[in-house]
Order: sequence, then C-alpha cells, then structure tokens
Amino acid sequence: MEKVAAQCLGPRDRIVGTARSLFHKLGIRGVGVDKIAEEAGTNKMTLYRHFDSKDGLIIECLRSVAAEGRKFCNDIEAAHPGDALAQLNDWIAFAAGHLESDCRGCDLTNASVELADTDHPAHRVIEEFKAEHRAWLKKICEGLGVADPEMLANTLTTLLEGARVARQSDKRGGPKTDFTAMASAVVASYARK
Amino acid sequence: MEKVAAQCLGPRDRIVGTARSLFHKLGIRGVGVDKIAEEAGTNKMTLYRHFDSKDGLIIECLRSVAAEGRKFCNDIEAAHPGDALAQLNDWIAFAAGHLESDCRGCDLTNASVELADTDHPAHRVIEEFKAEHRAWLKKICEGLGVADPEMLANTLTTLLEGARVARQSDKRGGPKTDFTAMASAVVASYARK
DNA sequence: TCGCTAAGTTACAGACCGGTAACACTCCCG
DNA sequence: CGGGAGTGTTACCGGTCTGTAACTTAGCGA
Repeated sequence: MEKVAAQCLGPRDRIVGTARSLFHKLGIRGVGVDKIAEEAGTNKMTLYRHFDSKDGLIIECLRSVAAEGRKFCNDIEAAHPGDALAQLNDWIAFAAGHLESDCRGCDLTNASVELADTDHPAHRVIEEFKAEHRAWLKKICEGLGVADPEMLANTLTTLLEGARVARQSDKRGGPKTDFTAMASAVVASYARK
Repeated sequence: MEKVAAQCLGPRDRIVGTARSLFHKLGIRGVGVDKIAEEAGTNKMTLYRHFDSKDGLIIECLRSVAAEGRKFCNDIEAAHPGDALAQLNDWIAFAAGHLESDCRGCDLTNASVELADTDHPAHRVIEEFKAEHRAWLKKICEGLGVADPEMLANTLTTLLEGARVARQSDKRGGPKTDFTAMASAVVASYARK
C-alpha cells in the first residue's frame, strides 16, 4: 500500500512521522502499532526493532513535537532580535495560524489527557516542554516592560491552551479568529497599566 | 467486592455514577464495561440491559455531567438575582474551587479529546453544553455593562478551559491559584474601558 | 401461593491489541 | 564474490475488549 510517506527516509523516521500523524488524527489509544507500521510502509517487526514498546514510540513522538515547538520559538526570536513586542506578535500570529489550520489541538496536551496514568513517562516530556514554553514566553513579556510579566505570560499560554482544546468542542468559527482578538486585548490591558 | 457505591440506588444509577467516576480517573478508553459493572456492585449483563452499548453509557454520563453544570449555573443565578458582578465572581470562585480540588479537568473536554472521531454522538452533547455555557456567561457579562461582553465571556471561558486542561500537564502549584488572579485581571481590564 | 419482572451468574464469541519467534530476502561494504 | 546488518513476511501467543446467550435467583404484587 505505502499510503503517503514513501519518502526517501529510513524506516525509523517514517514510523515516527506516520505515528505522529495517526496519533494526532485518531488519538494515541485509537491506533495500534500494526496500523502505524503498515501506514509507514513497513511492518510491525521493524517497528519493534527501533522502539522497545509502543510507549517508547509515543515518547519519541512527543519529543519530536516538543522539538518542533522549540524550533518555532527560536525562529521567532531570531526573526526579531531584541524586539520583544514583535516577537510576541509573531507568537500570537503563529498560534492563531495553528488554530486555523488544525482542529485537533496540541498533541502534547491531548496526550496528557489520553494517558490518564500520571506515572506514564510521557508526562515528564509534556510537563518539561510546557514549563519551558511558559518560561520562554515570560522572558519575552519581561522585555515588554509591563507590570506583571509572569501573569501576562501565564494568561496568554492558558488562553492558547484553552483555545486549542476548545476548538475540538466548538463547531462555530469562533476560537480561531477570536484568539488574536482576545490575546491582543489582554496584552493591551497589561501594557496600559 | 462492592467497592464504594453500595448506596440505596437502583443498578442503573449506580452504573452511571461509577462510570462517571472511572471515566474521570482513568479516561473513557482506559476502562472497560466489565470493570464499571463490577465496581458498581453489579455485572455486565445488567449494564447491557440498561444501556444499548458502551457508547450509550458514555453519552448518558456526559449528559449527567452537563446537567450538573447547568445546575451550578442556576444556583449561581438564584443566589444573586440581578447582581451580575456577584454572579460572575461566584462563577470565578466556583471555577477556582474546581481547579483546586481536581486535577483531571473537565469530563466533557476530556471526552472530546479522547473520542477523536468527530461523528461520535458524544460530540453533540459536548458541543451543545459548551455553547450553552458560553451563552450563559455572555448574558452575565452583558449585565456588567462592559464594552464587549461577548469577547469577555469568550476570554473567560477559554481561560477556564485552558486552566483545567493545563492542570494535567503542569505540576507546579500554578493554575489553581493563578486562575482567580488572571480572570479577575481580565474582568477589571474590561470594566475599565 | 402463583407468576411476572428485574437482576445475578457463567460461559462464550469475535475482534483487536501489544509483543515475539523463526525465517527469507536484499543490499552494501570489504 | 562473500558475508553480515537491516529489513520484510508470516504466524503465533496471551490478554483484553465489547457484546450476547442461556440459565438461575430474588423480590413483589395480585
């Protein structure tokens, strides 16, 4: 069959890419390793030669998602060196773009909901990235010179988290376009203080 | 065994109560009908006499959660008739209380994440309640006389949605206590306009 | 006491899942 | 040309899941 990803990548990368896509669409518990392997143009044995278990594949996928998130942050920072306001606006625009193009939310957040067991190693990866991202946004907010940069950063991340998860249970056009307005209003209110 | 709910209720109510509790703790896909029946002090056959399928039980549980949410709204409204600000403060306090006492978030939101298939009938129940709740909060915000009551209501619901889902991937003390501060700041900034 | 209904019990079917064993193949490097 | 690592293929194991069948028991009203 070799559905889509018949790219010139090794089996391992194809498996991670396919798994990420399927986990995103169907949920982690909604797809089996057999389907992942087949969709990646390989088979289950090869999958288990690269990953010790499904859980191992899951955390590899989440790490990959986190790495992408870090890259976005770095790109934003590199695009407007020293200009905190431009960086924040880019962050808002990037988030809004995500909301527009995709209605299944954040893979890390979804995983934390699906993997209810707190002891699951995936939670470490998720918590680490979320904390890192909050700290990064806080640093940017500090560059704005507002009164309470930490609370502004927390408000913005919470707002984004809510918008992304709400998009899955909100069938009006709402959250995607609303986010920019809500976030901008929050930023403006903090800047005014 | 008859774990906990050996109350004087019919099997049906015990099943719904137990299912809600287990779905909440372990996730919908993380618990089987057999475990639900056993924990409810009955058995699988009786469960299937009252519900046509696990999906049927799921939507019954979600309806029950939604009904509880409506009751909270009604209680808030009844406690401060005509006083929109007091109602809003109650809503914030109630939400903060929820964040403090529970770290597994909103059952409806979690279900919308777990049941990735958009055609699943549960999504109808979830979307309906979320829309209703947004409209209810919007009505209250209109009573405040602020400039843009709808955007304030959307900001607050999105903030709560984010705080509840973030609580599952945020192991610092954060979201619970932060929510009151963030929400109050948002309300204040809208009132000031 | 009779008889009906709701509930409990046991067993099972069929599907899917994660994970493994054994073996055949291909392709690249020396 | 030879050999070994990486990959593909098939079959299987044990467990769990939803859902059903057939039968027994308990309670309650007439």
